[in-house]
Amino acid sequence: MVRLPDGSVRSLPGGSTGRDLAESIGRRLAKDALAVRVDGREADLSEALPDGSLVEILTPTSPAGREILRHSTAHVLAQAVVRLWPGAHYAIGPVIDDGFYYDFELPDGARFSDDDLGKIEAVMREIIKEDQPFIRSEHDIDGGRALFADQPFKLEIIDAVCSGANEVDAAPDTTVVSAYKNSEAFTDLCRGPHVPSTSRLGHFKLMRVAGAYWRGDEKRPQLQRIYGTAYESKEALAEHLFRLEEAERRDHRKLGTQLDLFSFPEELGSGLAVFHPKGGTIRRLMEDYSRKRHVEAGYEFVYTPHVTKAELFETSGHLEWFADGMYPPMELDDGQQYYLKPMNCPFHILIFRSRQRSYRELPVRFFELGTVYRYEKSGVVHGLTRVRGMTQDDAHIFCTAEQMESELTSLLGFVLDLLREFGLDDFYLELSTKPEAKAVGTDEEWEVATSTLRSVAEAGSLELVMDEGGGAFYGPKISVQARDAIGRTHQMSTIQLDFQLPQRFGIDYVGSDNSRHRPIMIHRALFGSVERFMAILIEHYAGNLPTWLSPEQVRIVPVRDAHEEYAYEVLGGLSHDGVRCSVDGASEPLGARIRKAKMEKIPYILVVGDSDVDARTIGVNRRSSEHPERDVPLEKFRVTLAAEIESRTAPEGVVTP
RNA sequence: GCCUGGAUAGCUCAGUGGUAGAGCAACGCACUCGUAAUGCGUAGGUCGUGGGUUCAAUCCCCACUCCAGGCUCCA
Repeated sequence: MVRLPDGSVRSLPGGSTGRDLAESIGRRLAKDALAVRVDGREADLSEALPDGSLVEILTPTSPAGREILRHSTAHVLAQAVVRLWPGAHYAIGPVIDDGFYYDFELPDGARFSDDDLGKIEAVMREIIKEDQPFIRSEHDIDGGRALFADQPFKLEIIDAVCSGANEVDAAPDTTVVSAYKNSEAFTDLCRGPHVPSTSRLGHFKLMRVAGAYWRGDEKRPQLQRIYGTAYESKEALAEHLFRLEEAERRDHRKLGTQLDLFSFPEELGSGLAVFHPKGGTIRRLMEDYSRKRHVEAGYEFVYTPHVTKAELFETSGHLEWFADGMYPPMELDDGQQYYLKPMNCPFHILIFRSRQRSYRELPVRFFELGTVYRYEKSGVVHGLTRVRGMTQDDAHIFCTAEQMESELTSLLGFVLDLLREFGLDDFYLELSTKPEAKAVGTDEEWEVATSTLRSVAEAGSLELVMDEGGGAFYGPKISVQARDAIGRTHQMSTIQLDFQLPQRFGIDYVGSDNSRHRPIMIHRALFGSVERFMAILIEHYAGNLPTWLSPEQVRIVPVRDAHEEYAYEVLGGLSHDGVRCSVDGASEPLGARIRKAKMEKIPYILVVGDSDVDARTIGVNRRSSEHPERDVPLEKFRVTLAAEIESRTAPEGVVTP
């Protein structure tokens, strides 16, 4: 007798399996069933069900069912590789978001190339056609070792299981390991469960080949990883591939070229961007608005140089921890070492320390759009999101211990508010705690800092997730994570508490008790870097920036030469209002000029012809619309456009993308 | 930094051991057209850089630069 999730109870003969249960419920379910969940534990359909257990039948459309499909497909991938490269070692093949991967080491140092993916897929389809069963077996540790005697990575996993470390893809207890046999040629160490046979699979695609260190450790051998994805149906797979294409269409690097926003001249070096006039306009608007809001929020603006003597970063500790990530020093003036600055904080501390501070002036808030240079490893630079030269909208707040909590609270509000103004509105918070490997300060200081951040984070209504060990070396941080229009999350603003740098630099203020106290420092970047934030906005809006951020807001298109004079009159009025606009004269057919403006993603195209000249009207073609509006009074358009710019919305409305 | 690919006209891409081609863009001329591509013509490339092999290299080999996707990293 077993219980079902809907509360009903079913009687089955003793020793009945999940498959028997599914068949007893219905043919359709028996056909769809992949595995079962017995009292919360996933198991094969062939496993006998204990009397009285709660049994849920897993089908391909459930998240758990998809994972089983993907995991089983990963086994098929491994078998295909072994078939093509006899003697290949296979390591681990877990399920990941949207797919799976499997890591291999090929015999004789062979490497996969992209062309191999097609060949491997073909063999995988053969294996699926062969309708191979997944046959589970359980072994004691020695038995397991014997079974995988020629698979060094599997042996290592068994050893890890033995020693109690619960490794990826390993069985959860320490005395028994399980394996799944597909054919005489292929057995894999695996916890399971799996689909009953390979014929249940088929809607998959191998995506790419990549190198990956064994167990993610740079010092261990690098294996060859094949990424793939699998779905329950052709349609679901196609939909996934379409989503990937959508992300590609939004790629800021592609749009950056198409819309003439920025480029990365090879002459400058990796990760160093130049902003073209249109990209420069977007950037200026972002920065100007940020400045305006910072003035309102009580920040004072400071400026600091791009190079400095080594001493500053010795004091701050950056050279000790991050020398690898800094550009190498320049030797000047009799051996004096100068570094390009990787951080703004030590400079702001010097400004704080430049004179004696009183408790009356705290909190002090210094803001700088500070350009920093970081020597990112060559493999990590990526468009505008990971560069070697970037501008942080950086601020450092110096306050008393008593002010800390309220300052953090208002800061978090400020940050979220500003992000919303830029059109991001789906957030959650992440609290990053002390990194075990590299950290300064006492446990007690970390504890106080972390619990303060936690209480601030929990005071709001946003979801809070923990990121253990993810803090900076000098203190814990809250980061704001934003979901974009296609559901991806980006780490946006970070707010870091720091008890260390004030100590290292020995800064203090005079308190009401006439004695010296050490201020607490809050580091905070809101955009993170202007470059990266711009990239995220471009992708969030798919290039269709809200009107206030669009480099060109209005394109005026006269139908014939005869309407050009009126077109320039319209231009004059809009320019007077501060609108960024231009006229595209009648040297090409109207349709071609409309198309050109649409491709440039300009929010408004105004077409002016005979009737408009007479009536002082315009034809309004909104960016997102297929249907232009005729005979709109010019003055009316000016008013609504001004309102739209003022409210930082888009022709598409408030919720833009 | 490591692995796998890649770099040909402004952009997207084809191509070959005998010094290169398309579409779009640009420019010129004609067209004056009320909402997503008018026609004709012209110009444009040391085939990423530097070495090597060869009678001959854009093509084969080596190194470097830059790009892409991963791994590692991200103050």
